[in-house]
Amino acid sequence: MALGTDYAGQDCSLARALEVVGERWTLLVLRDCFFGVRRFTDLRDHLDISRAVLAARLADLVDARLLERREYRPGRHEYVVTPDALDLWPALYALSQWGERHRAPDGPRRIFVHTTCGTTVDATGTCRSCEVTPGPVDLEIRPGPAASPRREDPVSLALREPHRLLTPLPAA
Amino acid sequence: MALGTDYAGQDCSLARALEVVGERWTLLVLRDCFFGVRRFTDLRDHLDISRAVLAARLADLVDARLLERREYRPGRHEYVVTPDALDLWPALYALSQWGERHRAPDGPRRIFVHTTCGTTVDATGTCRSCEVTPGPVDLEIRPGPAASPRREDPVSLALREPHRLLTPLPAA
DNA sequence: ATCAGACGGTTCTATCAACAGACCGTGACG
DNA sequence: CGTCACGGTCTGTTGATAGAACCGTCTGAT
Repeated sequence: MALGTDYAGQDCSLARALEVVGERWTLLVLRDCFFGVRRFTDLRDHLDISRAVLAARLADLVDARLLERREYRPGRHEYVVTPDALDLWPALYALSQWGERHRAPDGPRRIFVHTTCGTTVDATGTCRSCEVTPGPVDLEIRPGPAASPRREDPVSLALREPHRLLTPLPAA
Repeated sequence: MALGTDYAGQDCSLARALEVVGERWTLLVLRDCFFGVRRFTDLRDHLDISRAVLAARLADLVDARLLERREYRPGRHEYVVTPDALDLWPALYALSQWGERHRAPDGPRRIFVHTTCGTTVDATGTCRSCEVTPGPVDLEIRPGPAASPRREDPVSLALREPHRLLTPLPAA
C-alpha cells in the first residue's frame, strides 16, 4: 500500500491498528456503520466526503474484513460491519468520549443506553446498574442535551431518532 | 487549520477528537510520550518520522494542550503529556488492544501491569484482582511474549526495560 | 580559545493523497 | 422509452508527506 498507510518500522500493535483505521475518514465511516448507515449514498450525504475517497475507504475496509459488502438488490450494495469491526467499538467509544469531554463544552451530543435495562452508560461505556460494559449490540443511541440541529439531511434526521446500534436506518 | 485536519460539517464528538489526534503519526507520538519518551531526537529515532512532520505534530499537540513543551536545559526542550492527554489513554489502549487481538497472531508485544498489585491488566484495561481500571499513572509496561527484537536503537532498548508509564527514559 | 558533536529544529523538492466536480453504467419505475 | 436513484470512476488542482540538506545554540573535551 502507498506511503500514507504503513508504519513499516513500528513493532507495535497500535501501529498495526492504525494501518487499518488510522486514515482520514476511516473511523467516521465505521462509526456511521455502527449507527446503522449502510449505503454508499447515505454515507456520502452524511459525511460530506468525496465519492472517490469514500469508495477507496470502503474498499480498504472490506479488504481489512471490517466491512462486508453485500448486494441487497441487483446492482445495489450495502456495507455491514463484521465481527472484527465490532471489537473496535471500545476504541471508537473511548475516542468519542474524549471528544465529548474535552471538545464539547455544551454537553453530550449523543447518549448510549443499555437496552436490557434502560440505563445510560457512563464515559467508560459501563452500565452502572448492571455492572457490565455492553457491546454495541446491546446499546441504543439517543440524542443528548447538546444534539445539534445543524444538519437537516435525511440521514442526520434518521440518526437522531433513538434506535439500536447496527440496525439499518429506515430507507429514505 | 488546513483541509486535512478538519471535519467541519460533523456535529460529532468523534470528529472533534479526530481533528486533534486523527492525523498520521499523532497517536504514535502520544503513545511514545506515555511510554516515557520526551525528546525530539528520541521520538525521531524511534518512530522513523521525518523531522519536519515531527516538528509539525509536536507543535499541533502543544497547541491542543495535549503536550507541554519545557526547557530542561538552555536551548533543549522536552515534551510532557498533560492531564488532557492522560484522558486519552483509554482510547489509545483500546486501539492497541484491537491491534494485538486482530493483527498480532503471535501474542502481545507489550503487557501492562497494575503497579499497586502486580496483576496484568486485561484487554479492557481492567485489573481483575482489584476490580479497577488503572490509569496510565498506575501502570508498568513490560515486554510481552511476542516482543520483537527487531529494533536495536537505544530508545527501543530502553522501552523494552520494564518501567512505569510517564517516567522519563534514562538519558542515552 | 577552539573544535566537534548533540540537540532541536527549518528549508527545499519530489511524490503522493485528498478534494471538488464532471461523467457513466445499471436497474427500477412510470 | 425516458427518467431517476444508486454506486461508482476519471480528471485537474491543491495540500500533505518523505527525505535529505542545512543551520544555530549550547556543552564538553582538547
